Amino acid sequence: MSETYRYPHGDRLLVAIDCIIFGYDETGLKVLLVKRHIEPGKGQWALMGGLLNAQETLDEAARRILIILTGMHDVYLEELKVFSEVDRDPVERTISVTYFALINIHNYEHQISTDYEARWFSISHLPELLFDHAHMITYAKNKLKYKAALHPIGFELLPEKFTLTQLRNLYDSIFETELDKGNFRRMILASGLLIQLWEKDKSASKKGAYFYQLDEKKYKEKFNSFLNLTPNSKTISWQ
Amino acid sequence: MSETYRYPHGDRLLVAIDCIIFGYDETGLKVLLVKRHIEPGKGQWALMGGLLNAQETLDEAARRILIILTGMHDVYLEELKVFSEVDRDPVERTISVTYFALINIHNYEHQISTDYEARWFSISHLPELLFDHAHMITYAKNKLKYKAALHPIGFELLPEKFTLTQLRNLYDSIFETELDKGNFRRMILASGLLIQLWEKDKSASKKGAYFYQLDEKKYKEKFNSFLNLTPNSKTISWQ
DNA sequence: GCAAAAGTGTTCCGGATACACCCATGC
DNA sequence: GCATGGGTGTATCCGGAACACTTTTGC
Repeated sequence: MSETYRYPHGDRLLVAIDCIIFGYDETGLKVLLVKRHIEPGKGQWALMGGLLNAQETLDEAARRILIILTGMHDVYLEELKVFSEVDRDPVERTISVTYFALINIHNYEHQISTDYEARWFSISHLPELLFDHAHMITYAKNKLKYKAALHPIGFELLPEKFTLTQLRNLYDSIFETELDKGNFRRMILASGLLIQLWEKDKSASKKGAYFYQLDEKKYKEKFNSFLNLTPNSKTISWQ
Repeated sequence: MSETYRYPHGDRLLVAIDCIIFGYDETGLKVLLVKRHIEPGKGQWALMGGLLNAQETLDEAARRILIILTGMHDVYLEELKVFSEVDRDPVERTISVTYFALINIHNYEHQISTDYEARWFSISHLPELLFDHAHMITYAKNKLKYKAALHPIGFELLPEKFTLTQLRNLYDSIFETELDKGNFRRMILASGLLIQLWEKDKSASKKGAYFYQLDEKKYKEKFNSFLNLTPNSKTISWQ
């Protein structure tokens, strides 16, 4: 309900979007951060963000911001939470709507825009961050863990073709566990989400491991149902 | 990241909060709506809402709004989603941060404030609603279903003392199923969340059914873990 | 042949499900 | 005694979990 209402003179309220962009490679989960070139907080590492424009929705704004930094269009993007502590931005009252994004790190090309100095950081070795951005990342990491336990979200972080060992390593990173090889294999194949290719990855072993890819149809069908995608889901918790 | 930025002259951006307030009685799930006394949309039913004040967080604003309408303080409240379609409010650009609240309908007292004309509506027979409020309710209903399947959230809708049949009926309403009496009983007792009282409810049967209450300690401990709280959770989906 | 990763088999156990059955009581 | 909801028992089935085993191939 919008009532007639004005913020006190001088109390502008800004609405920002910040994106927690996750990527994954053999060495683990990563977050993409940018170096801030303006005050306040100049020189600090921060999440990529921007302000909401008058003629766009928040989803559109988040996508716009993501494209500016990565040039990537078909990216998994989901609203996370609004951060609205009164003093979170020391200069102006700004609330920030956070989104988390999952991208295939290998499709990411550096220097899409020279306006931003961007770098991938391992999730376990983050630098000091702007404002409440560290909280945002922690929150996003938990949400990823939670959601990945129930929905086939992990694939968004991998290339088109991947081996089951790569997939399992990814899940190990997300859940911070060591999943059983055989059980993981059976579980994930039983889900019916994967199509086996007749091509092998020989880089990691002599025998070679078959590549798999997502069955897009099944993926869309099953995305919103509960899928028990991890053992000991009982131990996963939220917030 | 806040950059130096101004909305075009005349393009004020307002931040509103709208609360989807759920209640439950023997006849099913209910939502609390208020009749709007101001334009735009005067005379229409709407979610209870308000604007974000300069010196409060969104959580605080949501709680403030809930207290204005219901007078209730200890209420389950959770951020749901931000609605930001450009034209959702025909007069001013307003984004709305929605919260869903679960209250014990029997503690709700009418006429806390005579400023609002409030009424409970059955979730399945809603009137025409302001702006995008119908979408908000649909979204909230799904979220409730989703969350209640995994976390012991349902109790928030019941009185302190309740029988297992009452609890089962509540879950039947939420999930739109008919749960098996015996299995539900075992499942819910096995969760360890309930304490049996030595008092019986004789209103529904001659034999009488024991009242139970939440074990607050266990409840807090287990709230964030995955608890399979419903059969056929496989069939629950999201969005 | 051996190491190393891929992939398979097998056993065990507990929980979900279906459904039949007793229990207590007011009329 | 009988109808009504409360509450218990139990056989079955399936999937998770642990872990041992076989396969393939480069060196």
